[in-house]
Amino acid sequence: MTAKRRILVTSALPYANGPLHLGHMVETIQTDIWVRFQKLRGHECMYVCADDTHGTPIMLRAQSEGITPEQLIARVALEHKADLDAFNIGFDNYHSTHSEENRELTYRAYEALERGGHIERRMVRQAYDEKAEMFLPDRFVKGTCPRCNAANQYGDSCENCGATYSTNELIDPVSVVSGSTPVERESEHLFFKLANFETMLREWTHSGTLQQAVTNKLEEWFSTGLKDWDISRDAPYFGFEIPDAPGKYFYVWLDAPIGYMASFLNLCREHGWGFEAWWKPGSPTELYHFIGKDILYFHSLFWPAVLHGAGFRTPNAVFVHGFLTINGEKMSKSRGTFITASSWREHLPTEPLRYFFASRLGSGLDDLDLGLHDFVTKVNSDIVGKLVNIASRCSGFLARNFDNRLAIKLPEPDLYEEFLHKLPSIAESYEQRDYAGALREIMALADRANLYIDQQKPWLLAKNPERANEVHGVCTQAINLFRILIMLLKPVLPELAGKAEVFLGGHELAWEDVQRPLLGSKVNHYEALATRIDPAAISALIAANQQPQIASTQPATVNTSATTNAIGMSEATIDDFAKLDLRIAKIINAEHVEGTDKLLKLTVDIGPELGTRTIFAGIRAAYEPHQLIDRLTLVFANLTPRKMRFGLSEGMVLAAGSDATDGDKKIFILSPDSGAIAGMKVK
RNA sequence: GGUGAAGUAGCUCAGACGGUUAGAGCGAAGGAUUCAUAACCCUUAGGUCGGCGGUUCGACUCCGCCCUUCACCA
Repeated sequence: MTAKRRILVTSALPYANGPLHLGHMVETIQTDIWVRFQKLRGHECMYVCADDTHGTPIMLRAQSEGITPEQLIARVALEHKADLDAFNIGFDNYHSTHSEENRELTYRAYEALERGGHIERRMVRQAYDEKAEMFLPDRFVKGTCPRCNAANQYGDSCENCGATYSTNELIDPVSVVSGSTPVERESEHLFFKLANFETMLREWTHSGTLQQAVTNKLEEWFSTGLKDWDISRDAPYFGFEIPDAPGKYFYVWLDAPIGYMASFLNLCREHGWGFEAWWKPGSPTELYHFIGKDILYFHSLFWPAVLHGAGFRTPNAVFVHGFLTINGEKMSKSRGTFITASSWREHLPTEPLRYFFASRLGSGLDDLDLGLHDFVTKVNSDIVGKLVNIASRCSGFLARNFDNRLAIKLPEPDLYEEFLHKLPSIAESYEQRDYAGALREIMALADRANLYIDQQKPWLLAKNPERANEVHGVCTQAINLFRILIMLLKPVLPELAGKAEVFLGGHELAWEDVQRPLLGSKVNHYEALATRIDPAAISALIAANQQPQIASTQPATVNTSATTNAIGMSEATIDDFAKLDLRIAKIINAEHVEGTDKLLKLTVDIGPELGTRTIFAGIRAAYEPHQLIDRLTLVFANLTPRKMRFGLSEGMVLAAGSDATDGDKKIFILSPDSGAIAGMKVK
């Protein structure tokens, strides 16, 4: 065990003018996994975050809702916190930038910067909305691009041609706030002289563990020269008023990162911990910020410079990740892939998403794609099919034959050792934020454990009472391998791991605990640790996030790719329908199937052309065999036959049913009107 | 436009400090099995490693150019 580290970690502060979406969750999940990993290894690791609450957008949003900014951010904070909790983001503290701690630290930093000669005042000309009586940020002026004449472009740059310009160059500018034409006004602003810190920043850039791509980007910025940064805004503005400049407020991006410190200060005060020791220059504690690549400039230049200039320590590193795409494309409201965190948790469990993101996250800045189809197969296969399966397939033997007690020694200690030998490299992958690599190794071990069980065949051994010891040994071995896997996956799957710990006897697993196997003790009654994801839930999720398309003036074009209707189901053409061979069928026999309480085995007659078929139908909960015999119904006859453990199912009986999950399933098989006979085609 | 990143099996990605038959997972196909949540296990997949040149005894791996995609531009 290495020396105990003291680590402070943050993820970017979510902006308080709207709900969290899955892009936010990539970041908090990435951060949370890293933090949980550090804690699992026994380090002192604090994870703090906060809502970012200041700025013009929040002020205007509150105005439009007819509430105060304070009311708006209080409500959003509750929403954010509920989402973050649902995804098991284990903050040590979640605070707000609109807090006394933040005001205190922002003033302290500002005063230090001013004393150090890093603040300069000068007049700027800026767009002013006379109707709304406010200065307008660039994003709140729209007009025609002076370069390419594209209409409806923002005041700072053109999305069409990529040109950047200043707001007064815009043709026919309009204030987004009031619709009036902005005028130019002069105002005194405060500037942070970033260039004063070039030497320090260059040193910082090369001192730590910045990702290569980040270093490249910084070099680019250095080479074009560091510009002063306007840190003030005129009233009206929601934020902190500048102490020696009445009517001026700190720009939200000054006090936002200080919000990291404020959240930690809030935590320290609650617990009576020393704040300064973590933030003084040269502190032996470690500081890391997880951010998206869109805010790299703020975190890698302004922020270290502000910290340094204000007499605080600088971060050890910023860890930058890419963006989230869904089904290979940018998140889109019209496609239903702008998925909010809250709608995800309404439709789907959150841990599988943690797992999926982890399986795709490396240490680089690459974008990460959430392919929803991949998500379902990956998660079902890895978590249920592989991981949980190990415990599931052994627990029965332990319960039936050994009173849930584990054997007192492992039959294959070498295999156990083999697992332990993998721990250091898995730890290194986690440490480097290469979760995809870590999970690859962990899942390879899960395969190894399943293979072991398969080779030992406890189900065969169990038939011979004299070989009970061997069965016991195999299960004990497998459960112990499972225990290692659970420990390794705790950072990613805290909830599943918690349930597994209960099954294993109730002790919380730390990294070192698996050095010794669990022997001779009792395990608890096994309960399903995870359930498969139903692809239908994905469709429902997409539908729920779909915003109505603006009616198109173009007639709908014929399109071979799947389209989606209002409730999120794929549309199908008449040609698609023609692929289905639907037939009237007569049920000539129905019987229970040994070993299942879901299925009935049906023999159906679908006419002279196709003859009789065997179909297994999951309708036992609703029908007794005698109720079905001699009935007519509808059968999907050219469904690909499916091999089941009870035999081959050669079709599907059509039935209507609710998706009730309370076990009381209502199922109704379909019947034709009288006159129809077996074999008729449905069209 | 500038800059950066990336283009490897159907999909998502590893890897390759230049050197025998380029890997994994998922999907798909075949087989075995029946302990396990219609779960598991085994085998198979023949991809000119974006294109064209160059360096080299030898390049997917180095260099140049081109194409495509994505991102950033305070």
